[in-house]
Amino acid sequence: MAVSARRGAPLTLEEISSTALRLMDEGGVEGLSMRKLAAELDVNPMSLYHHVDNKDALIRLICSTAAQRMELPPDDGSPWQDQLRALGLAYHRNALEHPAMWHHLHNHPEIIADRGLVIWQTLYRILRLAGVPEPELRRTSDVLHAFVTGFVIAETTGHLPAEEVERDFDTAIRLIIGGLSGMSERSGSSESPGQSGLSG
Amino acid sequence: MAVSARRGAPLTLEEISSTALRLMDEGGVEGLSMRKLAAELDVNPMSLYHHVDNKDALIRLICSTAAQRMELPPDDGSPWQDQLRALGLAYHRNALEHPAMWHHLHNHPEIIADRGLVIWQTLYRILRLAGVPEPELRRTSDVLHAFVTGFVIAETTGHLPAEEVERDFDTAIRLIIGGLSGMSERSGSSESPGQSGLSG
DNA sequence: TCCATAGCCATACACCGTATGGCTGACGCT
DNA sequence: AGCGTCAGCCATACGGTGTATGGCTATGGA
Repeated sequence: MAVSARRGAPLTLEEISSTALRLMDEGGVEGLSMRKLAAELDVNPMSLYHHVDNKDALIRLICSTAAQRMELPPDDGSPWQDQLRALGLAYHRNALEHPAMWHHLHNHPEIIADRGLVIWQTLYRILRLAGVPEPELRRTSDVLHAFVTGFVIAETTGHLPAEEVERDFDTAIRLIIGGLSGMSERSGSSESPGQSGLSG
Repeated sequence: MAVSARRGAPLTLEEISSTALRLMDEGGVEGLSMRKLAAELDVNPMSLYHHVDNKDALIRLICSTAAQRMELPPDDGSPWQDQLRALGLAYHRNALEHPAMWHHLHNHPEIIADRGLVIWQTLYRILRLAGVPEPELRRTSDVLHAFVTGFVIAETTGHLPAEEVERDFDTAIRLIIGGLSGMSERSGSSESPGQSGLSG
């Protein structure tokens, strides 16, 4: 009904959000404006508002769909350390594709707060394997997620020297793995003086 | 020379940057605009540009001075675990005071890239205590910093449930401490199957 | 005395998100 | 066939943004 004069077919949410994501990938958050997006779609800026509440909702849409479509490593029965590393790498790969989106996701974690999402379920599964007790799952996964996104953003903003990123990532993963091991293996070990045990 | 008609004294960088920081604290990054800042200082917007190159430079100024003035725990000879915790708490406290600034700092780490800054020197000192070998200092500190800022932003953006933040922080610190212990104590220990050792 | 200049400001431009309201044409119903 | 409803689109306008340009004025040094 009343299709654009300049276009054949009506707009679709899919079309809008994928073009928006592309703009974000190309020019960061500032690269995405309703006007530029409309121009890219050969449409009047205000037409977008028939499909999306506002710019914020649009970005939320982009992020959540991208998060849901993210490719995650399956449960292949390998040790939790390997699986955690694989998950980290998946994060990493995705972040390199859509740095600006991750950026936003990190600043607005409520977008992926739903614990039913695959990313959380995957992380939970691995943490269970690592021996993290059930009541600590939420807390530990939050902390890990904060760590990883923090690292990944530091990388994509160009802080970490490019040629060392791989080893930096390795250091990060080893640190996490070591930390998790210490947390679950705690029990009469001669761990470290001053701090010991898990529950505060 | 030619002082503002509406003001007695000429503007100072100090005055500009502190008011700007306040605006940021109160209203986030969007709360700070050259026009609002000028209004707050009872001055024409364009007057600011006689003291600051542009908005970006202004924010950079805010961040770097705030980072340099940050109160850090002194070397009191206590075990590195305690000192690391104290440093984390200092970060934490500062971030709660200036969340938007930290936010920006996290996205633009180059602002505090200078390894001569107190924060880095302090972190280096603690990491040396923890047994991190010299050539790994840069890498490890970067990763840790990314972790901590990542965590702190997750908290200040309201992701982590407020009443549990303290325990979440504890989990984070313990994880890091555990990870560092594992990395430096590595040598013939029965650490974990699959992954072991430090260098990749 | 004269002038360079520091400090300030008025105006203007291009951009932004979006409120408002109106047009058009496809559809369901009588 | 006539009608109303409504999805889809668009033109206009408002208030906000950062900042380029150029001009004013009072002060310090020569």
